[in-house]
Amino acid sequence: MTEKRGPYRRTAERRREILDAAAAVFAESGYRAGSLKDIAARVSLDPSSLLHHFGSKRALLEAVLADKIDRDATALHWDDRVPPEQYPAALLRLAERNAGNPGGIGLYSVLAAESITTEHPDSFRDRHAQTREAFTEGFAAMADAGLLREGVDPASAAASLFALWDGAQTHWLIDPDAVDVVALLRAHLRLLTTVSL
Amino acid sequence: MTEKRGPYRRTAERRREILDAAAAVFAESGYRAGSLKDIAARVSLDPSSLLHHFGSKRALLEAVLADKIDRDATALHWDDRVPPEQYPAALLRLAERNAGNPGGIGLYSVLAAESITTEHPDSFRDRHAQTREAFTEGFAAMADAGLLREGVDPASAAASLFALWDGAQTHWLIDPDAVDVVALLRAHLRLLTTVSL
DNA sequence: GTCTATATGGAGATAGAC
DNA sequence: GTCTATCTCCATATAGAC
Repeated sequence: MTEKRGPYRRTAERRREILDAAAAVFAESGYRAGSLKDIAARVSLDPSSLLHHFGSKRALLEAVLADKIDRDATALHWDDRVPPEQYPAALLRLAERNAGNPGGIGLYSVLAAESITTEHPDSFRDRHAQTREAFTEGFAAMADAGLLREGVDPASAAASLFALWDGAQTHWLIDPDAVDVVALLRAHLRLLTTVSL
Repeated sequence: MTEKRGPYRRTAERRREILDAAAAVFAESGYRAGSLKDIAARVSLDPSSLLHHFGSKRALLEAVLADKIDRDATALHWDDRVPPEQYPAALLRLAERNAGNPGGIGLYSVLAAESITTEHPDSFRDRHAQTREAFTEGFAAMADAGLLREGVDPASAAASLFALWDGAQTHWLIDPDAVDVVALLRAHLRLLTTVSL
């Protein structure tokens, strides 16, 4: 579908640039406060040119979300090749990578909170459902291997890990010195599972 | 300081009314999108009258936060009269009360996320520090009574409970059917402590 | 595809009458 | 204390030239 060359190539690149800029601005300023002007400035365009590509600010947001959900899904999805006993460690590595990347973290904390209030894009529920499901698969594999603690079931382990992760990220953004996201996740995974971390 | 009667009595009441309305609107719509017009409409006033009382929208937000932090502090603060073994149950009761009161929940999820991006009011760091401290005191009392699980320390238990709570509330707001805040907290408290719940 | 110019709307804030 | 009227600013979006 997407041409590698030809007349649409530059356009596709432009859209990519705009998506990235928009994600960054929305992450920093939220949806409402993040203006087309800000986004346009980052890609050295006029706001009206953004609208030429995406039609409306709302549509741009949806495109950003769809794009991010896509990427996150592949990043989080349970990989059968990872042995269950290494799943917790893999999660922690992912958390460590995120920790060095505040911009990426911010997008969801900010937009999620805003989406609660505004018109809820289904995208959000979808993303959350996908993430929970990905975690559930991982914990289910651990359960099969007998690596979960007594009384811990995969679905609720997944929900609590996800909630703790998001909550800790948000708290970290508010007060970086007071919260250690990776440490909290490690402690939580120690309680949920019997693997040593 | 505050008069029970006299010329300032009605004014104090008005300020209360406005604070409550502002808290509700900010919780629903966020700070930026929550307009003075919306708030004014709830108390049947003109936006300019709000500004007469609080000077600016920003000042109104600060007043709302100060008020809420005040109330929350008293609600969450560790009460010496509660025996440590009943602390987890007391937390769950508080969570249950909050669960029936989405408006109250929303204020912080929304504003916290927004504050990350915007100018950070110190109020937020303060509120978080206070809350973490309150939880830490509760868990410390439990630790003294030997009710925490092996390897769980009060400070990190407090941080993880707080993060999980906020995260779960946010997730619940996004998809109420998919998340049970109280159940997640109960499961978490079971892992942190040795009391039965 | 990108720009300039413009339409339109809503926000927060101020001045001043009552 | 509350209102009306007004100011100023900045947003999204559109029209049309290049």
